[in-house]
Amino acid sequence: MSEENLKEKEEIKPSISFIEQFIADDLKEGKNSGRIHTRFPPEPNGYLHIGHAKAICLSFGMAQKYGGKCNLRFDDTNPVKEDVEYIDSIKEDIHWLGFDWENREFYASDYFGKLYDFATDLIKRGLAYVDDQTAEIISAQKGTPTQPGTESPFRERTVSENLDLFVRMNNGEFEEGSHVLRAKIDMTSPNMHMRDPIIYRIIKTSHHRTGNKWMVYPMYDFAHGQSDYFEGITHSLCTLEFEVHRPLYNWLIDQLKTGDYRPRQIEFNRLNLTYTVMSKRKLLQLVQEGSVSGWDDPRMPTLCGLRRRGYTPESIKKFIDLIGYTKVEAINDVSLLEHAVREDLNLRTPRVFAVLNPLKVIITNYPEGKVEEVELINNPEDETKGTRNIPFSREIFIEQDDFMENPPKKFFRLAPGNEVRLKGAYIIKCDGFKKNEKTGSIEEVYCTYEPDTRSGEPGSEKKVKGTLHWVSAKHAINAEVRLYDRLFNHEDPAGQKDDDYRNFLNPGSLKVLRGCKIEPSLGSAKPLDKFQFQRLGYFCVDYESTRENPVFNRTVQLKDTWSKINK
RNA sequence: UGUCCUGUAGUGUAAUUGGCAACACGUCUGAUUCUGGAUCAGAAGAGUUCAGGUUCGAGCCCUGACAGGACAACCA
Repeated sequence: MSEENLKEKEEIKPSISFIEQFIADDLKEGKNSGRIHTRFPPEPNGYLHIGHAKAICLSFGMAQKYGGKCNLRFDDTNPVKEDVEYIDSIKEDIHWLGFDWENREFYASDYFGKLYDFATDLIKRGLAYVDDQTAEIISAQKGTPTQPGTESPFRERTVSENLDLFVRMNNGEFEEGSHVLRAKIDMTSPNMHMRDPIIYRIIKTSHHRTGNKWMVYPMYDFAHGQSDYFEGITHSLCTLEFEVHRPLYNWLIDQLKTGDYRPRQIEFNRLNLTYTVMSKRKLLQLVQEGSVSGWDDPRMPTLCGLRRRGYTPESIKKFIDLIGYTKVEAINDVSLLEHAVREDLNLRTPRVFAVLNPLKVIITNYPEGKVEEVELINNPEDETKGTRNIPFSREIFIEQDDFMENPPKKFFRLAPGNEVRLKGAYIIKCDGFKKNEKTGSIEEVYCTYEPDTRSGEPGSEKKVKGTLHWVSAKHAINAEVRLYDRLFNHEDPAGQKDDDYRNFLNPGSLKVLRGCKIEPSLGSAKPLDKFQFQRLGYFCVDYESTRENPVFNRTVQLKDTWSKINK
C-alpha cells in the first residue's frame, strides 16, 4: 500500500448511525436549547439480556458522547407483572456494563399523580372519556388493521359525568375490567393505536412502590412519553416495534407541551442472535421449565448469564459496536460475539495448563522422584505479566485427543514413533502404549525424553511439529470443567412457524467434565477469574467453585484449525 | 384489503451535495510461531430485490411491482 493510500485509510472516520446523525442534527439546529438527555426504561419484570445491553449502550453512550445525561427509569405501570426483585439485578447489570445514572434513578410510578392530573385535564378538554364496555366489546369495536373501528356508545358522555366516573374508578368503586379511560382521537384512523386508545385501567393489585394508593394505572402509551416529557428527555430511543406508537406518542406530547421543548422518539432494530432466544417470556419459560439452571445459567443470553460464562463488559460493548444500529430487522451471528470475546480475552487472560480429558504419559528414561520447575510465560501478548514456574516430573497428563494410535496425515501430535514438544519442558518421543483390548481405549503412553531439549537450553533449538500442554500427574489439582455450547441447535429457534422453539434445544449444550487436571497455580483462583487454558479456550471460575472442587466454565473455545482439517 | 417500516457479498454494517460499491466477521491461501491460538501478507465472494423513469452518470432521486416485518393486550 502506498503512503498516500495509507494516509487516506487512516482518515476514514468511523461512520455514525442514523440515530446519532439525527441527534447531531438536532443539536446543530439548537433544538431543545441544544441539550441531549436520554433514558433507559426497563420494566422490572425480568433480567436484562444482551438485547438490553444494545439499548443501554446507545442511550448512555449517546448522552456521554454529546455531553448530556441518561436517566434510569423503571417503567413500572403494571403492578400485576412487576416486582422489586428485578430492580437490583437490573441496576447491577447496568453498572457492570460500565454505565452510571448518578442520582437520576426514576420510576414511572413517581409520576402517577401528574399523569392522573393530565388525564383529568384531557377529560375536561373533551379529549378523554370513560368507557363502561367489556374488553371484548371494546376490542371488537376497534376494527382490524384493514377495517376501521366504530365509536363507543359512551364516547359522548359529558365532561362532568366522565370526571365523576374517573374519580370513582380510582376510589375503587368499580371492579377491575368494568371501566377504562380512553383518549378520544379517531376510531377510523388507519393506525390502530389512534383508535381511542385505552389510557387508564383499574387494577387493585398492590404496587411495589405506591402500595394501595392507586386503583387506576396508566397504560404504557400514556406513561412513557409523558415521563419523557417530565424528565426533560430530548431523545427517546426505543426498538422498532414502537414505530406505530409514535403518532400517539406525539399526539399526547402535543396535548401536554407548553413551550418549544419536546422529546423525540427514534426507533432502532432490536438485537437478535443466532442459536438463542431473546424474548423475556421465552427466557422465563426456559428457567421455569428447568431447561437451564436459572437466569444466570452460562448458556443464557442474559447479562448475568454472560458474566458467569466469562464474558467481559468490554467484549459485549465491542460486539454491540460492531453490529451497529439500523432499521433492518437482522439476526446477528453469535460467531461475531465469540470473536469479540476472544479478542478481548486474548489480551487480558493469563495462559495456564489444564488437561480436560487426561491420558497418562510415563517418561520412562526420566528419573523417578525427580521434580523440575519449568518457567512459562504468563501472557505472550503482555510482557508485563511475567512468568511462573510449574513442576515437571516423570508422569504427566496430556489430552486424550493429543495421542493417536493410527494418526491421519497431518496429525502433528503424539503417536507411536512421533516426537512432540512438551511446552516449556522437553521434547519427547513415543515408543509404546498400553491399550485395553476390550474397550480399545488407550490407558497409558510411554515416552522417552531428550535431556538437552529443555526449553531455553541449547538443544531446544530442535524443531518439532507439535507442542502439547501437560500437567505433572503428582502435582495436578482435580477440577470440574463445564463445557458450554449453543443452547439451541437451530439458527433461529423462535422463528420456525410449525415448530416450538423448545424442540430445538441442544441436548449437548452442557457437558460436565470431572477429574480434569489443572496446574497447581490455579489452586487459588477466585470466582470470575478468567484464564486461557492453553490450546483449548477461555475459561472462567464459576460461583460454585470451592477449594475442594474447583469449577471452571468454558467461555469460548480457541479457534481450532485442526478440527476443520480433520473434518 | 389498510397504515407504517425495511430490502447492499454467507452474516452484520458503510458508501459527502447522485461520481470506480467499502469495512468487520466468516471462508480460502501463504508466512511466522515452543498455543494447529495470536500476529502478518494475500485471495475469493455482491454490481445493490425486480421493472421502468430522470440524469453525462443512480445503491442513493421518481413511479410501479415483488419480498420480509410491525400494528387488531384493560402488556411493555
